[in-house]
Amino acid sequence: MRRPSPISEKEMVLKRGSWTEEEDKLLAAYVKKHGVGSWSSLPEKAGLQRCGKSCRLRWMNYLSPDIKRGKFSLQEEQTIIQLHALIGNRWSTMVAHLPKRTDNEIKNHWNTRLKKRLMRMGIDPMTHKPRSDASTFLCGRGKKGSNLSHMAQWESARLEAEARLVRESRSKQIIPRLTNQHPLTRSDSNQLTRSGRTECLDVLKAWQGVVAGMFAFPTQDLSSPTLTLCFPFNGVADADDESSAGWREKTTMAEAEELQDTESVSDVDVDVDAWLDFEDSGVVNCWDRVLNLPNFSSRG
DNA sequence: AAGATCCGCAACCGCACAGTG
DNA sequence: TCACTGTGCGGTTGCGGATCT
Repeated sequence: MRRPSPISEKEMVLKRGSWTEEEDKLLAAYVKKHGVGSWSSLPEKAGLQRCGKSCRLRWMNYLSPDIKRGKFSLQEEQTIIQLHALIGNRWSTMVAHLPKRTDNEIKNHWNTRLKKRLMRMGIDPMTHKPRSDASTFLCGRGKKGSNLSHMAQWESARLEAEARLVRESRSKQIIPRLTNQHPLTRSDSNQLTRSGRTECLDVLKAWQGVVAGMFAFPTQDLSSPTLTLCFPFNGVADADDESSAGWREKTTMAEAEELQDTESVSDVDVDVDAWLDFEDSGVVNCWDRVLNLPNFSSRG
């Protein structure tokens, strides 16, 4: 795809540009046999005229069996938008919440589709605020606004911590990664515990109680390592679709309060006003509107 | 049918950071 | 502490296919 740029003398022998089928086979065969290890020495061992970086990228973004290719689902798109609102362009962090998707794929999908879709809806894709009114949502409403901003910061930190742990667990579980099973769904959670996962979750669990009200988690097991944002409708949702309506109802503050009553989050001071502001800001409804649009391609 | 334009996505680049000696 | 190396991340590029004129 991309035209190779001028190469240094050192790199003179290295091939660039699109990968051939033959190269893919060589790389896949090597990784299947030896696992991912030292990328810098891999090309030579695998008989590839590529730099290690290029091999790593090709494996991570294309050849790995952990990758789900194809169209993004409605849930995935909504997850991306919500995560972007919270943490910005931290694609690698988002990966932890979009199993089998790569950071590159998420980034591309955001840049080519979701960003444009939001802009067409009059939403600033960077701030996730309506472009005509910069005073709402995260930053601009005095106490309530700052509360939510503070909440977003905490959630951002949590997401990053989780993503880091996913990465760590992946790097320590080279062989399991070659299977189709997501590392964090494995029953053997020792790696996670050793890498500090449990400790991290203890600290952050309380915050999840608040966030659970914003995003409908699949279960109330808030410490689940497979935690993902979940929306109970599938396929192309219709604006009047009952399941979509159901989701909206379930993600009201009532549910957050319900969760607050559960043992795991009982000591959380859920900020009802902040949540209501969140809903009032129209962002939730905007997401529905954006995602319910049929194939919003600007082409045509 | 053919040229122009648009758009998606694979791949590259530069930088930051962690590990090591 | 510093230099070096390896790895990971986010931004950017440009090819090639789809669509438009």
